[in-house]
Amino acid sequence: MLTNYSLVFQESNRQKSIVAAIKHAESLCMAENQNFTALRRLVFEIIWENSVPLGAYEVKGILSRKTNKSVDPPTVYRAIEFLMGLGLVTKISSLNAFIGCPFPSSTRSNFFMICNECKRVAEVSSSEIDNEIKSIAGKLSFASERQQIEIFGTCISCKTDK
Amino acid sequence: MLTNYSLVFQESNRQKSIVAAIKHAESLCMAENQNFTALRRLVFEIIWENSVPLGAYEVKGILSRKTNKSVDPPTVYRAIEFLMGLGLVTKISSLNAFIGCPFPSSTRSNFFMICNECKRVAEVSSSEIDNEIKSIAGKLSFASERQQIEIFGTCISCKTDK
DNA sequence: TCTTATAATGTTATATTATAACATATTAAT
DNA sequence: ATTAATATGTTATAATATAACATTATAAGA
Ligand SMILES: [Zn+2]
Ligand SMILES: [Zn+2]
Ligand SMILES: [Zn+2]
Ligand SMILES: [Zn+2]
Repeated sequence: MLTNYSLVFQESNRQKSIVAAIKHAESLCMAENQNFTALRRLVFEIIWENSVPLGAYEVKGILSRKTNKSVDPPTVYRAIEFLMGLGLVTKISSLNAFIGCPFPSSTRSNFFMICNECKRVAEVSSSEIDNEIKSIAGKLSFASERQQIEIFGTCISCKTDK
Repeated sequence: MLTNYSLVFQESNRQKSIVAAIKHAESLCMAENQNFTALRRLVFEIIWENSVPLGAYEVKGILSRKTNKSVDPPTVYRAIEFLMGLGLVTKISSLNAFIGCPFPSSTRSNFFMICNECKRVAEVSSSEIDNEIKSIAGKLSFASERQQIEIFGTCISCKTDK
């Protein structure tokens, strides 16, 4: 089980992981012959700096403030699309919002635990669930390609806060 | 494993199941002291008649044609919200579209297999996956409440069609 | 180095999805 | 009948996302 749960829900200092994430993004782009431009890097950082998924227009606002100029939607959506293509960012469909992927090179399922209270999202990668899905798909002759699993509930810190 | 897979991906005559679904919706509303009004019934039928999830504005269009009068968005969204509240209809978040739930009284997970080719959606309810999710959530002290699992791929009929 | 091709970004306009707020009508309860 | 509750009608607008085309930056070939 691969998880960034403690990072998201318990640790305070995320800075280290962000630096590592940027390094990883850079080398991934290098390897894929893709350009990690200033704009893409900025959007990556904005999304990564938040443990809460951001909507595209929130990213737009932050980007605008950071660069001191107005930003139009396509600018943001294109950068996000690029980052999603590399698996560096994932969309949480039920929130229309985007979150950094902590282990983009994993081929396993995206599996998000979303706290209804604090809105933070942790990603878990479970081979057991993966295998179970494959098994069911196999029985039904469904060729699965991609899956998105969103679990809503209450995280440990919000539970104990009450 | 509860599934409407063969219904969705293989059978041709869905009429029988729709009639049963309406019966079920009626008695559920009765039990919950909710009003299964003409409008709600129409929206329910429209969504149920399709094995493909419909967007709210598609429902709006069909509803408008069926009733020969113009329909405004809130009308549709309110009916859908009502049906979702009873578990009769589910939103496929990644498609912004709605589909009838074949076993609304099941307390288990929604688990959708979405064919990228024909867009049809089958629902599977697996206690194995449910338990695995509960187990992981337990380990992480995450109190899960609701989950949405969307598997994208190719269904058997689209696979053999090629 | 100049030219050309490719990739990335800027810009304007618009499409799509969803909700807020308030008015009216229908139904149920007193 | 009157009141309260529920449901629907209506208008306006918010929020999310993309299409289409112009411009700029970067890389590759001559
Ligand atoms: Zn991921
Ligand atoms: Zn929380
Ligand atoms: Zn269901
Ligand atoms: Zn298919």
